[in-house]
Amino acid sequence: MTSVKTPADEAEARAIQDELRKSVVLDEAGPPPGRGLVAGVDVAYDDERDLVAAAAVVLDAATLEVVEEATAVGHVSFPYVPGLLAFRELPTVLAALESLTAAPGLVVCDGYGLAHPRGFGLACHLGVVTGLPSMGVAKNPFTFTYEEPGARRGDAAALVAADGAVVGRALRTQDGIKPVYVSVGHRISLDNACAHALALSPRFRIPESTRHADSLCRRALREAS
DNA sequence: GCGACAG
DNA sequence: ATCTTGTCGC
Repeated sequence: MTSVKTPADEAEARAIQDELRKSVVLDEAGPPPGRGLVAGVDVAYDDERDLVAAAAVVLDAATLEVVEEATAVGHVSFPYVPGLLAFRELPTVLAALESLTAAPGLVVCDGYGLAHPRGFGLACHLGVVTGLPSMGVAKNPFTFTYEEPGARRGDAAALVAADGAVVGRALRTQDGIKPVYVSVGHRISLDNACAHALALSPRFRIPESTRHADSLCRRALREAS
């Protein structure tokens, strides 16, 4: 039974990140793309009712067919603070993940991993607390910069932090469409994470894993009592 | 010091 | 994240 402690304040949240960060494993290649099971996770909010709904969807990486779905609904326990997103999303996401029967070999998060102010984004946090290989695919460049990659699907460019460190990759998943921002979470290489992101996005900008999780958590939120 | 800033 | 229908196009 994994869990994420809800910090009393932002200072405590940062301290937790700095501590857990030591457990991130970056020297594993991770599961090869195109086979095995991959889970996508996402959350949706209802601020009016103070609810958060999470979804975990397991896909067959070879066919991208849905193997299993799970959802969880909880109360929002932490405000949105850039850099502290994990404390807002993970408690409910973990509940959804734990109710799965299938055991995914990789979890794809909607957000960042290593590309983070303290090098410990959502995907790293999820990876460390579950022990599973994890990666992040974000829709916006956050505070990072990059040279515009080539226009073709598969073209990529380094995602760079203010201090010049390469923290991920801007990856074009569809010809002529805005790239997504891939970063490593836990127990996977950046090359492999990008290969997965590409394999999971045969038709749309966003990986199928995230698309399925997104629609499922919205539905779960609507149907929540 | 202020603002910007994954979802 | 969220406010939001129909509509244009492959």
